[in-house]
Amino acid sequence: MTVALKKPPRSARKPKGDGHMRRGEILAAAEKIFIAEGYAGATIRKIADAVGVSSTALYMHFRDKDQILLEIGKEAIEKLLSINVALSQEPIDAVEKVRRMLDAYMRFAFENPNTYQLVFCGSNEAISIEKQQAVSDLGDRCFDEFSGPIREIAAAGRLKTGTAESAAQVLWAACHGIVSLVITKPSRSWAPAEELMQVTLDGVMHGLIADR
Amino acid sequence: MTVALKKPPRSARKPKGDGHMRRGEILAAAEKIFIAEGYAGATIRKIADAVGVSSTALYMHFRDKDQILLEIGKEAIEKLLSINVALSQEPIDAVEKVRRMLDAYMRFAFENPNTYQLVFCGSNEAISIEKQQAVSDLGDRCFDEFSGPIREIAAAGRLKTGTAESAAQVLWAACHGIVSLVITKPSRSWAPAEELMQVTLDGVMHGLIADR
DNA sequence: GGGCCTGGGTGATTCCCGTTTAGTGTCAGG
DNA sequence: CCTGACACTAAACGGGAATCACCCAGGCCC
Repeated sequence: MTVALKKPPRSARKPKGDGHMRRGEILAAAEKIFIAEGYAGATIRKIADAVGVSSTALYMHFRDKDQILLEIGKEAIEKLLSINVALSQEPIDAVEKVRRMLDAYMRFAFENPNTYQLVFCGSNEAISIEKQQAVSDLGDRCFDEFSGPIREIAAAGRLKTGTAESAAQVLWAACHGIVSLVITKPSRSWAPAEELMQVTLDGVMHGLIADR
Repeated sequence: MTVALKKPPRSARKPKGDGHMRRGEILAAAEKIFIAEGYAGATIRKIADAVGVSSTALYMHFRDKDQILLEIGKEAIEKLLSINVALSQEPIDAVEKVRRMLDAYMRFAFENPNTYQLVFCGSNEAISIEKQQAVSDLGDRCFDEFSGPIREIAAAGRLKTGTAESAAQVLWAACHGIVSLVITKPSRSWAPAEELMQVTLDGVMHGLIADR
């Protein structure tokens, strides 16, 4: 009474997947779904179906759902970090560095809205602080890279208000504010994104940093 | 808890019955739980238990969970709106109005973090745009109240950059940025909230609005 | 009074979700 | 030829939101 092939709809199931290969497949599928449908839309079952394995199989490679999606976030932040590292090594004025970093940050957010939300908007409320550690650490390094030039500017006495610490946080927050609002409230009528970025950048830079 | 809230059949004839009472009870219980445990923590079952009623009963008074919580958000925004209305009628400089509105906004956020997140952080991404309409409309009126003074400032030619529309959005966003980051990422080491508010306000006001 | 509608309320049920358990088949190596 | 690790699976669990098919008390109108 062997039950032969009772599940035809499992299309082209991959019989073998050795080790880290499968892990990559899962991440790729998860990313695609997550980008298209957001955190809640990217369910374990959907991801598993896309890969062509059972939902249980995902737990071979990841501790839980959050870890899968945070891994995606991690990779995204790594891109951001590399941009910041590259910029911080260019031979340009610290103020210009700051401006370009913030500009890159906002563009990144607009280009990867779901990923941005996952990492920076506490979007899902349920991911414990512990689980976020890896991503959080990367975020810190990102922020460190950014606050380097700010400290330079502060040391040069060109900060109009606040300390290097608070100024860096406020600059970052202003950019986060505009992108997060536009991303999470797309139904509101916003000025064009380019204009919003420009005004944010101009306003906040001139407001916090003295012209030479 | 004994069933003490039984209604004696007084009130000969009420067109809508005592539906208001239950509705109010539900909202009160929901708000308490929601403030303490956030969106995910405030489950239908918990709210129903707190009221002393079956979970199904909540659907007599509200279409779904989101509507309950958005109702809470609505009440919160109404407070914010009344602050803005009051400020906009005071006989003070438009710039001062803007400053005080933003200050009140940030303080409101810090004092009601869960409510703020619910309404302004798209925190759960699952609430459809339609459902948010009521809250969204209130938010719009709030924003209108805020952009009145901004338009005055723009008309007086005191806007350093952007239009009245984009400047208002950017000012709002800067304040949203700092409070939303501090609220949703409490594990990061932040400068004191007072300092962050001060620096944000100073920076963004000086950056966008010309001194007289 | 007797029928009848109405509206708040209920327990059981449905459908997903993330996650766990108990296994199955395969294969490398001693 | 056994053994154990490995990649994987079906089935189930517990808990969410939401719906279903009912109850039952009261007001209304002959």
